[in-house]
Amino acid sequence: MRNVRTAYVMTVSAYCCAALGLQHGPSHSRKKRQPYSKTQISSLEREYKANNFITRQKRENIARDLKLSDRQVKIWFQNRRVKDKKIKQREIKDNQQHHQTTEL
Amino acid sequence: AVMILRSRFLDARRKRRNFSKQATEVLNEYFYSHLSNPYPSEEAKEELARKCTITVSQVSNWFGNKRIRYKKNIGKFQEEANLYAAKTAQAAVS
DNA sequence: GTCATTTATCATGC
DNA sequence: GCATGATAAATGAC
Repeated sequence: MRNVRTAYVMTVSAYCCAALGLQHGPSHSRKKRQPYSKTQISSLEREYKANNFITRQKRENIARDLKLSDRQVKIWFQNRRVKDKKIKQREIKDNQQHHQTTEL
Repeated sequence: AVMILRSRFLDARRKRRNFSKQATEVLNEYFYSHLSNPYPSEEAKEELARKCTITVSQVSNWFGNKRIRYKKNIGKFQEEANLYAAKTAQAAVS
């Protein structure tokens, strides 16, 4: 029942891209993706390693140091946690695969 | 020495392999027969993954890429679209 | 907060 | 050289 959400999304975003069945198009000037620099990534990773969740205070400091917005830092941590989850579930799958091919 | 020290998420992007022709066939069949709503449910993704011998994440990636690239240049995919439309039409008759 | 997405970018295949 | 699959920012529903 995880698709109730998608079904609702489709009815809401029927304003644009309605002819195609495509979800929330460029509603109103989406911010262009800005790849972060090595320096920025390093700092973010270092802080993430310390703790996966960031406090508002630390977030403001990091944003100021890295010339990023508060929101960008917040989103980075959210995406980073998702990435962590994907890495873990892929490791699990790789292990299952390995045991299937090596044993018996 | 440049040493591309990119910690690249376990390097899945580097050992990328194209999907088999049959897998692409299955994915395209679904995409073009659901063009009005090309968003497979979680269950549908799992079945597609099983048929194609790929992961659910790979199915999601494929549909994400397909949707955006189709939308960006519908003309380029017109021929492909007609091909699969005819294919599903024939399947419906038989 | 999670999570399914969109979009641009990256790395590779051929 | 583009096609293709995977990842990195960014959005929005919930």
